Order: sequence, then structure tokens, then C-alpha cells
Amino acid sequence: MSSARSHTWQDIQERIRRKIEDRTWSPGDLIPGEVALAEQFGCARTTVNRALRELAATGVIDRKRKAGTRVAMNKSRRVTAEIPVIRAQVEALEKEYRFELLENRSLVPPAYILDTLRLKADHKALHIRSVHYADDKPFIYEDRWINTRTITQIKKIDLTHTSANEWLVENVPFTCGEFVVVACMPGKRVVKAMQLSSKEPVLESRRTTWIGQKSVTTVALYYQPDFQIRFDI
Amino acid sequence: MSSARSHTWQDIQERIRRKIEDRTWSPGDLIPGEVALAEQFGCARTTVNRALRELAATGVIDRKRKAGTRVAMNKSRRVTAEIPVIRAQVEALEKEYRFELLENRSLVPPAYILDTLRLKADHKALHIRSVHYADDKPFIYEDRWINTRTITQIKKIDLTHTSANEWLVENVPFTCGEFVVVACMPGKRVVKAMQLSSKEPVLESRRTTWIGQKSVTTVALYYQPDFQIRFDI
DNA sequence: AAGTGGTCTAGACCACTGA
DNA sequence: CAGTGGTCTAGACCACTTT
Repeated sequence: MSSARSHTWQDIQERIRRKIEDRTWSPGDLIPGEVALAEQFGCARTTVNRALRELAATGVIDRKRKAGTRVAMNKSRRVTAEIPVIRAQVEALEKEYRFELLENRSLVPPAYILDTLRLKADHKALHIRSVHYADDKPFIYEDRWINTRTITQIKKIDLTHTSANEWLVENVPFTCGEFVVVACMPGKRVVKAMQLSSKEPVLESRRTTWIGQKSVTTVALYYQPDFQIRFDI
Repeated sequence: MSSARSHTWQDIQERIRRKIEDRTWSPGDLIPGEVALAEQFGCARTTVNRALRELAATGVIDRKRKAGTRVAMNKSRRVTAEIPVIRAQVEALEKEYRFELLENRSLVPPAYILDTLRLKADHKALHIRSVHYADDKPFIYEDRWINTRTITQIKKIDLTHTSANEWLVENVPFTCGEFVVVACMPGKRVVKAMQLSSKEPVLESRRTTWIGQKSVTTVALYYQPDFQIRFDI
């Protein structure tokens, strides 16, 4: 009957996965409770719990107290990607990294930036524009606004030597935020700085980060036209 | 000294997080071992382990046996997104879903598709093109190739009533795969089917999935020009 | 060889939520 | 209220690496 009965949570998870793939348990079905499964698999309930917890985290099953565990109906997949510091991204391609600061001054941002950073109409913010190069070819154009009411220390930093990207990542405590990707036609500034033909669409990623309720920074990155963002499923 | 000493792993995690944010432990530093932390926080080692495990999973710390736990240098962030079935995506917008099948036939794919699906030069595959609508407005254009050597059952399915997207998600067991996002200018077919002005760039997402070593399907989705893919950090 | 993280167990109590 | 998942504990053994 039962072959190799390893009791690792990975193994238990694999067995449960298979039952779902087999359609022993179909989407929407209630599957046995943790105690039952523990007995069935001959392991501790804790181990079953670990296996199920991870399956729930990736959206394979839905769990509710008292209601039990069901195979997820909507197999929406959760994908993940690594978003590294730009320097690391360039160095991972085995190219030499360098960046150029185009702008670094404090001014009142346009309305949609004020809104994003939740600043009032007359508040200033630090506007930073720079180009990041890989082996002397423009790689990413960065257009960033920093809320200097939250990040007061940045006024003292020499951003011509350390990029804002890098400084923030290394010095600003963990934040939550959002990250949005769109396709766009680059504006004149981007076309020029990135040495593009003006007809090529590029990926634009917008990121805004927070410390608790306080906004930190919002940044738009424009990549080379052929650039891909890659995810694992 | 110690205030509210909850021993939930979330609490322990929060305390550790804070020590990193405080720069009590700076990037690159070795932090105390699990036993030490357990004693320090007055909880079981298992609880510390759980807290640290989750921090490691999101890239905040790096852990190695014997070497110990270090605060991550490269705070590369892992972002996650939900990729739902197209129907669910439309219905989440509270719009009515419908789709139209444009093509559904078996033929020898172009070379790059053969390569992606790891098929031989004379092998046929099922080519499916369709448009997915939200309230009668084109929402996504789908260009899919299915490896009928892996998914033999699909020949029997009526794909005019159930979209391939939906059928695959609900019927093909779990796969691994890759997911790539690029910006592109849509081709003629896409422009026409999506009723676009031909100058607008759109997001293209390419996904290829596998069952073990066997390729299942590769699909390119073209979204409406203003469409955003959103991630949580 | 030794130290550190990784995991399993058995038992216990808690927290949520459906009936 | 009762059943299910969520978590904590204490102790044990294992597996991986660095020394």
C-alpha cells in the first residue's frame, strides 16, 4: 500500500497536491480536516498544518475555521518577482554600472504627485531624475519624488555619488507599497536620455512606498524597449 | 522593562523587524541564533524560527545553517501579484464577461513556438486566438498554442462555449511555468480585434506552462492600452 | 567535528465562525 | 455552542556547512 512514507511537510504537501490533481478532491470540495489527514498520513497534525498552510498561501486551497478546507475554485495563480536594486540588476547581467544625475532639486510637484504622496498644495518635495547605465548604454531612466517631510536625512546626502535608489533601499526602514506596471510611449526627456527612437514603446513601472501612514517616495522607472519583467509561477 | 510580551510569532517578527529598522542589526550583520533569541524574547525556539522563516522568505534576512542569520544586504524586494482567470478578472470589475473565438485549428507552429513548446519541426499544435470582452468592450486578446501531445483531451472540448483559458485552468493539473511582461506595439490582428488606434502601446504578457518536463501551452495576452498590472510589496 | 538552522512530535489552548 | 483551523511549547533528531 503506502510506499515511502516520509513525514516531511513537503511530502505531505505533495501527496495532497496529487489528490487535487487526480481530482480525488475537485475544485470546491471540502477536504478532510487536519486531524483526519494526520491520521491518514501517519504524521502529526502540525505537519499537516504546515503543508496546508503553504498551499493556502499560494491560493491552491481556501481555509476557514470551523468551515474547513476547500479546494480553491478560482485557481488564480500568485506569481512572484524579485525587484533588485538597479545596481544589482545591472551587475547581474555582468555589465558595468554607472549612473548620471540629471536633476536634484526641491520644488512643488505636479498635482498627481502631491496626491500620490498625500502632500498639501504648497508642499515641496525633492525631485530626482537620473539615468542608470549598463556598460555605458542607458538602461533605466528614473524619475523620482521624495517626501522630504518623511525622509529629512536625505538633504544631507550627496546623491551624485550614491544613487537615490540605492541610498533609499539601504537606509530607509521597511515600508509597504504598491508596484504598478504599464506600457507607455516614452516622453521627450526619456527618449533623449535613453537614446531611443521615439517610436518604441517601453515598460514603465511606478512604485510608491510608505512608512506606516507616511509616504516616502514615488518613482517611475522607464526601461529599455526590449526589457522584460520575469516572474515565476 | 519588557512591555506587552505576546509570544505570537507575528509579535516576535515585529520586534526583530524593528531591530533591523533601528539598525541595531545593520545590513550584513550576523544576528543572534535562534536559541539566543528565544531566550531573549522569552518564547520557544519554534516561535522564533517561524518568525525568521517568514522574514527570510520575503528576502529581509539570509539564513544558512552553521553560518547563521544575516540581515540581507541587497534588499531586493519580492513582489507578488494575483493572476486570475480572465473571466474572474472581468467580473471583478463588475462587468459582463464574454469571449469570441477567432481561430481554433491544428497546424505546425512557427519556429519560435516549436522551440518554446519543445516540439519537433513537423509537429502540429492547436492554435487558438480569441478576444475576451468586458461589457462588450474588447479587454484582452489571446493568442495561444496548445501542445496536443500533452493535452490530448482538449480535442474533445467545445472551445466556443468554454474558453481555453478557463478550461485549462480548471482541468490541467498544477504546472510550473514562467511569466514575462513586455511593452509592445500591437500587430494588425490585435489592433483590429481590440479596436485600437494603431499608435497605442500595450502590455503583452507571455506565459508558458509545463507538467514536469512536458510543455502544456504558451500564450500571449494583449491588454487594453491603459491596463496596469498591480503588485503588492 | 561542531554549530546552526530545519523539521517532527505530542499535547495543549485559543480564536474564529457556522449551525 | 461546538468544530475547525491557528498557534505555542518543550524536547528531540536531522542536515547542511563552515571551520
